Amino acid sequence: MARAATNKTPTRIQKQKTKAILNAALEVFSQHGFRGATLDQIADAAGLSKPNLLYYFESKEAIHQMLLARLLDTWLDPLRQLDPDGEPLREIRAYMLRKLEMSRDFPRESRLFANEMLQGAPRIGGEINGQLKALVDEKAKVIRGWVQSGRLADVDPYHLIFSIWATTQHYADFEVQVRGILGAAEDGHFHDAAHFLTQLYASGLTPPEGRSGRRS
Amino acid sequence: MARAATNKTPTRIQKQKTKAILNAALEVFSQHGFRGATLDQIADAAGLSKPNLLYYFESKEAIHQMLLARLLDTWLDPLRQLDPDGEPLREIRAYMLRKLEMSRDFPRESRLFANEMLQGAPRIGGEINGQLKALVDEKAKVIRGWVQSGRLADVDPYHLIFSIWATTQHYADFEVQVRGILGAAEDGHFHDAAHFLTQLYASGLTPPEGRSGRRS
DNA sequence: ACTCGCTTTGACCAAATGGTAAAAACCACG
DNA sequence: CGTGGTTTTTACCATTTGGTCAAAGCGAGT
Repeated sequence: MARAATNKTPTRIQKQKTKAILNAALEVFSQHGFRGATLDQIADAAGLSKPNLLYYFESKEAIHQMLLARLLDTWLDPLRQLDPDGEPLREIRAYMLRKLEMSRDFPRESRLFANEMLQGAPRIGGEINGQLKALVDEKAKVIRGWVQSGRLADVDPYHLIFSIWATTQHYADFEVQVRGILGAAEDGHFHDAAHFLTQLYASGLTPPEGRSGRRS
Repeated sequence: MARAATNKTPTRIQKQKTKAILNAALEVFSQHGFRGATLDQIADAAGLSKPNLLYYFESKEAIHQMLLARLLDTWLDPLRQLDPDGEPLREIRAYMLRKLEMSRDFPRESRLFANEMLQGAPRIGGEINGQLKALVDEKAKVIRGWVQSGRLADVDPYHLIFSIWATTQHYADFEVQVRGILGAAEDGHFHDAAHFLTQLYASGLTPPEGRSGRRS
């Protein structure tokens, strides 16, 4: 057969190599953006020759698209887990902490996403107005419900979500700056960040006493 | 003379053209990053030919560096204005709002900076550990002083500053995403953002009643 | 009108880059 | 061991890109 992608049952080698390629590509794309990354860089990082790389993927675009497609799913997962039946403050705090963990554990994914956004989302724009918007709309409604039932301070759900994205992803996307200022070589600052953000949102989202919230 | 840059008293034309070039370069660099931007794009956007562009600037690097150099100054200005003798809550809120205004009025500058950070700050790293760190350290001390005198809730000054950067710059750097989700064609969401953030920080930073803070 | 220096252009280059073709090497399996 | 598909390499190619050079154009002051 002509292309590896055409095959229906991928060989052990195919799985292994495509994985290595995607990992290498993630490294390179997340640092240099799509146009800034070169196939040679990716091939190098994956331990392959450029033509060999192109045996597994049709084009540079194809690699990038596969990365983005895989990313969006895992990226939205923390928000999906926000439970409408949970305790509002706890749910939002848990969501924020999950996102913070993702910034710590998957900084390259965060930067890949950030790069795409910075460039105006030319190859993921559709998904933004699609599933992402749908999910955010859904969860925003949930949050608005909490606000209306008095179990959460009166905040704009959308801007609340934005602020959670911003504050947590900042530690991945601006890692150099954070490290430069804190002088931290290790990931210790994530602990402090969690503490700060927990505190900020706790006081910012606690509803004023005595509305319609009842306690156990 | 060989290069325009060598001159001591720049011609009216030189001023005008370099300005046009920097503006065009800001547009292109902020969207595609350093490697992703091409001289042709910049020359096009500036209404010049590529060789003509290179008559005013030695190289692509030179343009980029000039942009970054100019940027850092204006970028740090809002933080410089944070007054140690002012009222803590008001000062921090004012700082946050100034940063938010900058995201609204200078989104390209914000994205240029973000791009540089994402790439690991290869050509501005020195300044990060230099004047930026120095200024942040200074203002962090001020904030810590406010905390210790009980006029501010007990928060980590560094992470507070990070959160302000993150939440405000988010509206410039992730503009596509924000617009996509809010469906906003205009800048109206900045007003809502200001409201939300003001509220968040107001409640998050107000010290608990009755410590050592005295009121007028 | 005529300089002289500033500005602009057109032709060009070497290196890098995304991608291809075909042959060679490899590998599992009957 | 041989054979058929899979994988890898070697040699290319066209285009793009950052940058150069010398010649031509232009404009203010004499």
